[in-house]
Amino acid sequence: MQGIGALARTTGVKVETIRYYERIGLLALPTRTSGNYRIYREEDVARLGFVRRARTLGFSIDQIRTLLDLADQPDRSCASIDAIAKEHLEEIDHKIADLTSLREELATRIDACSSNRVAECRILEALSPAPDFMKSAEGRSS
Amino acid sequence: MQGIGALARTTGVKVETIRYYERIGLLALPTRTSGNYRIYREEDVARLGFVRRARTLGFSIDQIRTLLDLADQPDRSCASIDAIAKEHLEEIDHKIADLTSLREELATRIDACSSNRVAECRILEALSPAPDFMKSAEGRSS
DNA sequence: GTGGACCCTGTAGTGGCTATAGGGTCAAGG
DNA sequence: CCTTGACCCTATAGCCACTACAGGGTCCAC
Repeated sequence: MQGIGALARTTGVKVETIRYYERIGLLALPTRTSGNYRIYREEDVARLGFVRRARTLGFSIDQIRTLLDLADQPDRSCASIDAIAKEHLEEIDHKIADLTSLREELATRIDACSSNRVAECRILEALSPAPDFMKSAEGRSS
Repeated sequence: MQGIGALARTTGVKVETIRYYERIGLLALPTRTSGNYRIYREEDVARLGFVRRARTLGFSIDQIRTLLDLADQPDRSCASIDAIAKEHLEEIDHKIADLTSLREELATRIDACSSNRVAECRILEALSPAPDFMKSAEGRSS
């Protein structure tokens, strides 16, 4: 039995974010005091903790919504949960791969550039479209 | 000399995005035809190509704005450009590290779970706050 | 002169929050 | 009993980097 501020401190989720989660239907509507303050029970603490942890692991709000629905049906097979987690793992692997190749490209450019004048900067060159690109565009222009 | 649609095809940037870039001041205001259509020159093609490439490499709009400003001063040292690129590289390394540790955690959970009932699902357990967390909260509740 | 491809502006929506304005509630201290 | 200040409330707007309308205008070929 605690107010929204205490819940925020307990879970490490900001007050505004808790209200936001409630608004989008991720958290149940809590009971209210006579003065219209929200009051939360341990159940709510656990649920918000779950949401927070899942967000930290990068699950989307929609994925979490589904996970919460599934968690409420303890007798089902957890295959769907497994599927969501695996899907998410693939997304993460994809992102890592993208970032890694991007990193390599950028690192190469930075090594090639060592405090010259802007006019000869290899980084800017790397960002500019290839000369071919422009020449072919010029060639094509009527 | 081409319209916005042609520019979009040439650079692979959507028409709406080009107009957006113009609106936020990333692209110069193009000249217009008598019928108020935008017309672009090779210069504009190159600039948009630069923006697109930088975005693909994950630079923020603000970083690109700065890069474009710097590119317009060919006699300066390219130290600032180097700095932006290095800063961005660090961000990328950070993201890769975060995603990698996250990946490991998730992968462990998935391995531990093999089509049981939801009630025993290791993935859900991993997402739930630790029992300690709840017990201590119960203990403290007055 | 008409059909359809192209273009225009302005506004609202996305996700996942965060921040502000402008108030109300409540318990402790004077 | 009254004030102070911490806490809470709603509603709305802003962030990033777009994307997607709605509701029109332009242009060119047939």
